[in-house]
Amino acid sequence: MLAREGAAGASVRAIAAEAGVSPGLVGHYFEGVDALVAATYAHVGAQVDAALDAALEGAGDDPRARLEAYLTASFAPSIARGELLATWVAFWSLTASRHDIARQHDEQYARFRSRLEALLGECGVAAGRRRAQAIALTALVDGLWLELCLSPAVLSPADVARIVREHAGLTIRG
Amino acid sequence: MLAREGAAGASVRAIAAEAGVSPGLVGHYFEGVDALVAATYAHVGAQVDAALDAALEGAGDDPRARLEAYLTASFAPSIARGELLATWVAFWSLTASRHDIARQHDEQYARFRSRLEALLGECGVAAGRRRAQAIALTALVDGLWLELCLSPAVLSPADVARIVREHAGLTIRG
DNA sequence: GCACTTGTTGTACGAACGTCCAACAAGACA
DNA sequence: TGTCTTGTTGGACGTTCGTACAACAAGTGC
Repeated sequence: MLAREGAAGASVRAIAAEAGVSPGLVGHYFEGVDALVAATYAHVGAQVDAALDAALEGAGDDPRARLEAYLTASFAPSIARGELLATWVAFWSLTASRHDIARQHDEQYARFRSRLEALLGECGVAAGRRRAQAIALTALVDGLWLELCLSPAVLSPADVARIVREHAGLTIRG
Repeated sequence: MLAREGAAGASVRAIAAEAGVSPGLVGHYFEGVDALVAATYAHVGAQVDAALDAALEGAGDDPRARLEAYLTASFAPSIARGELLATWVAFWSLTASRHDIARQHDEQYARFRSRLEALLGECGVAAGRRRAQAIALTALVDGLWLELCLSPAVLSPADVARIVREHAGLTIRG
């Protein structure tokens, strides 16, 4: 519902109707609609983490290949769906007023950046430079995510993966 | 109101109360709350454009300096305010269901990217490579914007400007 | 002074919201 | 079979939403 109707359309009634249950059932399983939204965020975040881990799992041993696999996994069809990106945007819009959502976001990003720093270390990047590079690559991936979601006509997933791979190379060499 | 309360809190009544006028006046000047939101987007977008143009104006003649000025202007105090970033996130969350907002976003980004391509051309980047590099730098700026807004504790505006400058250099040389 | 446009108010209305709760369905255990 | 827990329903309640509208203030041209 968040993806299809935006944050405004994700009401208890609409969610219950979509799920084929009564509105009251939402209140039975979640302590209010806020808790449902937070749980949804956690669920989607875990799905993304799992997909990125799986990409790393199947990337072999070459450090550079592992880094590229982790970065480009964010643009795999299962992750780069406009549906999922719209969901994240809806979450971002909630961080201003919902501190628990903001905290979940911080944790999600800290996890991604931390992994990235480790992968950069495997690629021989000096310890003192890993953090800044991880921040930059995370921002690049997020920005490309955004443009894929908001302006799909402008660039293709393949373009995006190529750009990320290229910049990862520049970053490591630079 | 979008920045402080999120999209959910920007109701006609709240906006009117904030402005010190009656709720009915909003309907008098705007054809419904949707038109007000679209007008706000246009207003904020124009402010950002003006600030970026001003940065370009005062950057002198050196192509590289002009590029860096344009890119880092997005992180100037007047633009990188958490308030403004939260407003943009609220707009992004509306693009899923509001086609006019989505169109306004496309135009805003096309403008930014087009300027960037011209500046990259001034820096000697080959015509065939400008578009991809402009997309990458736009994504980098957006991603860093996002992190500044959502996790201000993680990185400072100065860090962000340095990262962008560094990547612009890598991009041009690479 | 008087009609007339313009700006603004406050309220009324119907719809949708989140939450709550009495009631019903149905399997579990004695 | 009878009670008890669990799952689920559907509607009631009070609130807030966007919008519409009659009414009031205030300038403007004649």
